[in-house]
Amino acid sequence: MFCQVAPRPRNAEATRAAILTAARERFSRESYDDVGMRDIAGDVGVDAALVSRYFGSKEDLFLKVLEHCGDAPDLMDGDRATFGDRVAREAIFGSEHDGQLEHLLVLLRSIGSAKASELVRRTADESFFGPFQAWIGGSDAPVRARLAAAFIMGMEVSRELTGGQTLTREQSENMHARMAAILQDIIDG
Amino acid sequence: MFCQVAPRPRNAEATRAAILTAARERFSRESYDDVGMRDIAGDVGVDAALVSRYFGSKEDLFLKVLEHCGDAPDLMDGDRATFGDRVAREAIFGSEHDGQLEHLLVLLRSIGSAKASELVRRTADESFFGPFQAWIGGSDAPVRARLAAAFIMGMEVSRELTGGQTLTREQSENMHARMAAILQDIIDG
DNA sequence: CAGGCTTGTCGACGAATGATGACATCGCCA
DNA sequence: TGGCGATGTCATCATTCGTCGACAAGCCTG
Repeated sequence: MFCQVAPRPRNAEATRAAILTAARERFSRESYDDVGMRDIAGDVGVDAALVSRYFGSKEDLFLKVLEHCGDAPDLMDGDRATFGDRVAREAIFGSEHDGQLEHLLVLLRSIGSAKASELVRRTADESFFGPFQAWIGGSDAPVRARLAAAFIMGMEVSRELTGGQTLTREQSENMHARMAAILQDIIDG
Repeated sequence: MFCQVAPRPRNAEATRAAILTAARERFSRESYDDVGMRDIAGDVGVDAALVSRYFGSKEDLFLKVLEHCGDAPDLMDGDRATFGDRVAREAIFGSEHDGQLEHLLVLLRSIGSAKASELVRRTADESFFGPFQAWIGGSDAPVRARLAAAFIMGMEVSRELTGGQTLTREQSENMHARMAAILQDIIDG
């Protein structure tokens, strides 16, 4: 009768990892300001004080999440010729979990927050714009990287803004085709 | 010696308007959460309590700002054939004040805030996506409207993220030309 | 010039947040 | 098995925020 959840085994390393995972998930769905230490702690089933103690501060934790984002499967993995198709597919149809664009979502969610924007900007430069630009290559790489990045991020924002009303299957396919073509054009120069 | 600022004349209507203007300016530069009633009041030179009394609540004030945004000069004003050029120019080179995209900035700044996102979404639908889609027209209007909107918004975000490092004049011109062409293509179908 | 409505300020409250140090509890090792 | 370090909890603090009611000052009308 007195059923209660099994207590988390006392394992600092595992708990730390669980907190980091929960934080990444939270930060990819809510902005820096809207995510509370108590929220993250609650997801893990742990006291908020522990989060502070393990990661120093909320800002440090956020930074760890941003660094961890660099490990995610990247846009640049895969055949260059199908870049437009792949990215457009994920941007429009989404992906269940850990998609290529999830770390972009973390950046986009918190770009508006004054307390996080500096970290977001730096991370975006170092682990997104920089590598992306290098990957694109060519003389106009900075320009083309910005255009492609803008389009991708814009689609994420657009999906957020028009989240309620969905397109028909046919319209989505149409949009996917158009976006893929535009992206591929930008990439190819 | 005891120079002090001239006190604001007691005029409710003017004060109300001044508050609304200050709020619009704040909300176009900082997110909903980062803008405090005391900030807005300070800009006008007035007590924070007055802002609450005049507009009911912070949320109501934000809503008023959003409604006011509908009056701004619109993307759709002007020759359709130069749409890409016009919009790309403002998205890349910006505009000093009250540009066509300023009201879009208000939406983008606060899209991440949980307390504001619902209002932002509704406003975006009603006074941006809807009219824009109607203006574009044609069978694929919803799809093309989303693509164009995404591109435009993405460029704003991109400018935010890479704000530090600027492009050379030549690169900016290059980007403008490319973006204008892509946008115009989307619009024309 | 005096009353009264309007306009604005002041102080404070309640809620929420991140952070901290004291305390409790578990698990391992001698 | 007893103790000790590691792990986690609890109560609490300082701060910030939006909001509210009471009060002060100003302007217009009689």
